[in-house]
Amino acid sequence: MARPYDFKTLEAKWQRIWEERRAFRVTEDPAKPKYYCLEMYPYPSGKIHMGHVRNYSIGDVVARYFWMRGYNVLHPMGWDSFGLPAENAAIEHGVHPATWTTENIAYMRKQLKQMGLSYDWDREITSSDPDYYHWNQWLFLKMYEKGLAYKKPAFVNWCEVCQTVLANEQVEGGQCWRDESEVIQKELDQWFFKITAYADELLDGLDRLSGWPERVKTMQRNWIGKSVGAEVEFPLVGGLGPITIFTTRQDTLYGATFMVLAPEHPLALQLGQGSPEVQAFVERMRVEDRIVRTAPETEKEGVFTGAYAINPLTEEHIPIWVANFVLLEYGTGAIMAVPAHDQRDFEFATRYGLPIRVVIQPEEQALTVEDLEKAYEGEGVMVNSSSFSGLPSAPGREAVVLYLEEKRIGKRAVNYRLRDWGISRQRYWGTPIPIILCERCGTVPVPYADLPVLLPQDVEITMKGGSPLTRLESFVNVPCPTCQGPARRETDTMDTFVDSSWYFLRFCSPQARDQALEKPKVAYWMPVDQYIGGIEHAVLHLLYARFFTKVIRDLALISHDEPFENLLTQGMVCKETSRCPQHGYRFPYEVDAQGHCTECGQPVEVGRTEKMSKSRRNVVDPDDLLSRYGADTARLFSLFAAPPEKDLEWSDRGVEGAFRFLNRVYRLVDGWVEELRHPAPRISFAALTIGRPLCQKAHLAIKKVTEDIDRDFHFNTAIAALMELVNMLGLFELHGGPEEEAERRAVARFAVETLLILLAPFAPHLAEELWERLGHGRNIFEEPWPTYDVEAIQREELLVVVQVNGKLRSRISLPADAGEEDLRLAALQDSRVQTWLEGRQVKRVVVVPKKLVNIVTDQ
RNA sequence: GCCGAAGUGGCGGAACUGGUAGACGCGCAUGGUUCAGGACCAUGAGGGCGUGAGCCCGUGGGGGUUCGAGUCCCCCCUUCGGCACCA
Repeated sequence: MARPYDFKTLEAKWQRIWEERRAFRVTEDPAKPKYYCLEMYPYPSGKIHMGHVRNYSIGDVVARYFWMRGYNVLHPMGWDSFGLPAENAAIEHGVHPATWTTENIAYMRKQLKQMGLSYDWDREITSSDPDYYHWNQWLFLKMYEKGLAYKKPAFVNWCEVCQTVLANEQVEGGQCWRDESEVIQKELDQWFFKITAYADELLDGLDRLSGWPERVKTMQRNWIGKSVGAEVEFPLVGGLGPITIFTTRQDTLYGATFMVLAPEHPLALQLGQGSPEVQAFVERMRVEDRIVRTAPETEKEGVFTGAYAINPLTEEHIPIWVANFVLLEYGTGAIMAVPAHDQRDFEFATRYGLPIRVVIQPEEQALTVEDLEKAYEGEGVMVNSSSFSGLPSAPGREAVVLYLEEKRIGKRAVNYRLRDWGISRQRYWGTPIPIILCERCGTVPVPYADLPVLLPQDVEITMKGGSPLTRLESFVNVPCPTCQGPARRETDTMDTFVDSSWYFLRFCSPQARDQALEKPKVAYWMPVDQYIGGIEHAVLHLLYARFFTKVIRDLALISHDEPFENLLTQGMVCKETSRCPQHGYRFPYEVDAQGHCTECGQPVEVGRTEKMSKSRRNVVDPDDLLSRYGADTARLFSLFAAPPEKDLEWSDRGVEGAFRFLNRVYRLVDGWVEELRHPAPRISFAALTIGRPLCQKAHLAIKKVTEDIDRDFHFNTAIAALMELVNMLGLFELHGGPEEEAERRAVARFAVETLLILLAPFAPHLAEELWERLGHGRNIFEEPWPTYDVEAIQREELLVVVQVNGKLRSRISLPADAGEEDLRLAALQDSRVQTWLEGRQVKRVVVVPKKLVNIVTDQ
């Protein structure tokens, strides 16, 4: 009686064996090539979701594949365990964040182990553990010493819901990236990391990241937003000044007919001193929400200060205005306005009746001020520009900047959209910033010997604003390390993106007690060969991690410039949604068999396919999946349904299909175990008769699976090749005439063993089990990855396509060694082709060796 | 508005450098097995026309290059993602 595919027992068995044997533990081995495979570590929110299942399935195939290819594979996992949800849980359920986090980690670790992932669990790290965040603080102090961490009052993005500050990167369209509530602006003393000091390197480094998706690099380039131009000084009429402006279009300088200052610009109030209008405007802008003010929909408005500046090239007196659309943070907070060639300036000039002057002529048409309906922002030839007239824009810019530098009234300048990274968070569950504020000594870093500054456990977490740390006297009050006088601790904690900016380095020496990194180990493993995670981190995490890598390199702890050699951004996991007109999104169990809402009986509309989320009620719980079908099915389906970088559409039937496939493999191999247990003598391919097609198929599968993994991890087509092999195995008769018996067994055994080895990275439990039942003593992933026999995949008969005038008309079979002339003749003689050639003249015959013949005729 | 990606059967998706469009899976149909259902096994299938051999059409739409285009070039449409007063 055949044993059923009992995935539960079988998967538990192999997970136990891997754990007992510490099968995936690795150490540095100079004799082997290394491979560092890393998936983005998760936030321990409670349970894993399908995005994790997909992410980690992809990573596990990569790790196991390279393992079998003979690499020394580092494949670690950890927990991004600081962060707001832990505090929210504390507020809602009265659980301490530490307890909540620890419990979640325990549950999720169990889930990951149930998936059979090949992690070296000895390297597990937890970012909320003092052993980890100690080194956040250490790195902070190192950066403080180098001036890369500093404090300044700043307008910050403030989320009322989270009661904290958000980095620019965490604000999406004026809303909090986490809860989508409106973000307001607030001025606070904040800690910053000087990421702008590395702006150029972060930008240039992208060019060398050939293993990164182009769109991620584009997003980072846009985010850094480098603009090359000039700073120009405009003297003030009456001797004050000058006002310095930044422009990328110094070729339009002769068209600058007024200037505009940001309302926060110190000169704004100064110049408008006598004008209540200016005072009122500046005051109004100060209180107006900055996100509203800088929204593109907001109309441009401003006031004249009453003061004039001198255009340094035309020497004209031009009025100075203050307006809402100029930002203090970008450039110098002041602009020269060229209404003819800048749309914003054009709109402003039109509204307030300011002069417009054309100084760039495009090639196609002639611009005149009279019929200018919008600014011409393109390139052209400089006109009305004194001796520069006649120069095209690009050399014109160069000529103007040279002139400005010569006259010492301007210079080349570069500006970035990128701002320094604000890392202060007014929250509890994060790394304490290791700073002490002393009235006498000012800002004093905590001495290295006193690290880590432990996050106190005995806090009261309530809904009230601000961090509970500020109310904890035992934490706040501390003697100043310099003068021993009374001082207070910094109560801000660090943005959790700090944790994830270097965790991949810590994985190389996770247990280092007295240092952040063990240099030789990091040197052996880094950089990460393959990093895998969601596209949502294209800018945030991936930019910060690159920044940290460069900082740590400059601390001489590592020697490489970029952390992630190859990046795979996996697509989202999506599923169709169901909506009731009255009750909104419905879970599948809230819809009856007839497609009606269980609540009100109205027909439910099957909505579009969207990213899985609880709010859309289209989620699938990995626990259900694992208990119904097992890990191998869950993995196989998420790998088979789509290539990894594309969105995956969840399909319950597709899961069934994956499960059926594994059942089929199981039945097939298990049914043959007795006959195949004892290895038959290997028969050379050339000597094969009845087993030839199957043997060839196995070799083709090796080729296809290997190439598909090597070429961008296209696991879906690799799995398809395995299915083809299984289909052929299913038709193969193990028993035939007595003289063939040996060959049949030998070929069947070869095909089955090949199948199991190729299947091992995808469905490791099943592969291990069947491998063992075939009589093998060691783990299947200790087997070398097979190579195919070039001889075996050669076909002896070729199917050649024959076209007449590009249309398929016949197929002919020819021996593989047929030459071009043979193909030509055979095609022309083919009876079906002949009927098409009747009454026509053959003009040309195109022959593609081994593939195709195209006969071109005169009509 | 700017930048990027993608549009292929009833569905998810194949087709590497131009050379048999639709591999593989799902769903569907027919048959086998079964008391029956499920499961399993086999076979079939892009659409249209034809009794048939076969013919015509077919990769979002329109043009082009080529002996030959899903693939290359130009224009357009749709969807998704990113950025968006950045001087």
